[in-house]
Amino acid sequence: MDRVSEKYSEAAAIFRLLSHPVRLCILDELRSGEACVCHLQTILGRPQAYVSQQLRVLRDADVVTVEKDGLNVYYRIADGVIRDLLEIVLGPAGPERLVRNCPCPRCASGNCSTGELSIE
Amino acid sequence: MDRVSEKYSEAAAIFRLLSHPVRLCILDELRSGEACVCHLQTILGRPQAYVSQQLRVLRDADVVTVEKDGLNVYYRIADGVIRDLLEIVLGPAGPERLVRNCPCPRCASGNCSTGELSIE
DNA sequence: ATACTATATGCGAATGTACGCATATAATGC
DNA sequence: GCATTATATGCGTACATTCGCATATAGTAT
Repeated sequence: MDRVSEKYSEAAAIFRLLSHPVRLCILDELRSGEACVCHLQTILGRPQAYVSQQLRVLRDADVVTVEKDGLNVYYRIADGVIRDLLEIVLGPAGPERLVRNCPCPRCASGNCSTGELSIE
Repeated sequence: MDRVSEKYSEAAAIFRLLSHPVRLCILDELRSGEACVCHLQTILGRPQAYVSQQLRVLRDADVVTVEKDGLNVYYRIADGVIRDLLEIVLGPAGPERLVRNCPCPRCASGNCSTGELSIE
């Protein structure tokens, strides 16, 4: 019964990571590609420190990978299981989101000046 | 952004339900069929009141259905989404489990006296 | 009614989580 | 070196969860 309950604890830990709206929103965003912190910060409308804290939770659990590029840090979903779980409860991944007033290279550079997407 | 965050909150609530080892074990057991409280109690090795409390959480969230039969109360998984999520993290559903020293009709009546299954 | 069994509920203490704020680090440019 | 930008960390308080224990309810039998 030891290995069994350990199995449930590990599974519960995965679900616990996803049991938070902000973390879910972050992961949902990452489904459509990598994102830097400022991008997530803009989408979530939350203070940077707060976003970083949630990202740390995801990092510590190895469900996201980190890649530094100069000042920016890009996050990605590391685990296929997470994608599968998200697909069940959130449906298929949406298109890449570009955000007005987001200073990150991805949004700032040309792409976003198509001006079709924004946060209300 | 209102409907969006509501969507994430609802999804988070589902994951929250599954973010607990005991509730996971209960649901995993229910995957292979209905079970009464005493059956779950025996499998979990936890006090009855505690098992009932966790079942209440699942009931309140409508992920299990309840059917009374005399003194016994039988629980079942109500939601297909839950099954899908469990399958991803726990793998396919195991066979029906019968338990020694479990007083419930399902275990007590003949089936369990084959004596091949038990809790260590 | 009484007693017994299966299940449910209420309450409280310990523990954990969320999230705000201040501050630290790291990379870049001057 | 200093200033600026992007990100990370530490800490404290408010709030939520966990889980034990006592007790309540409901069904059955005598």
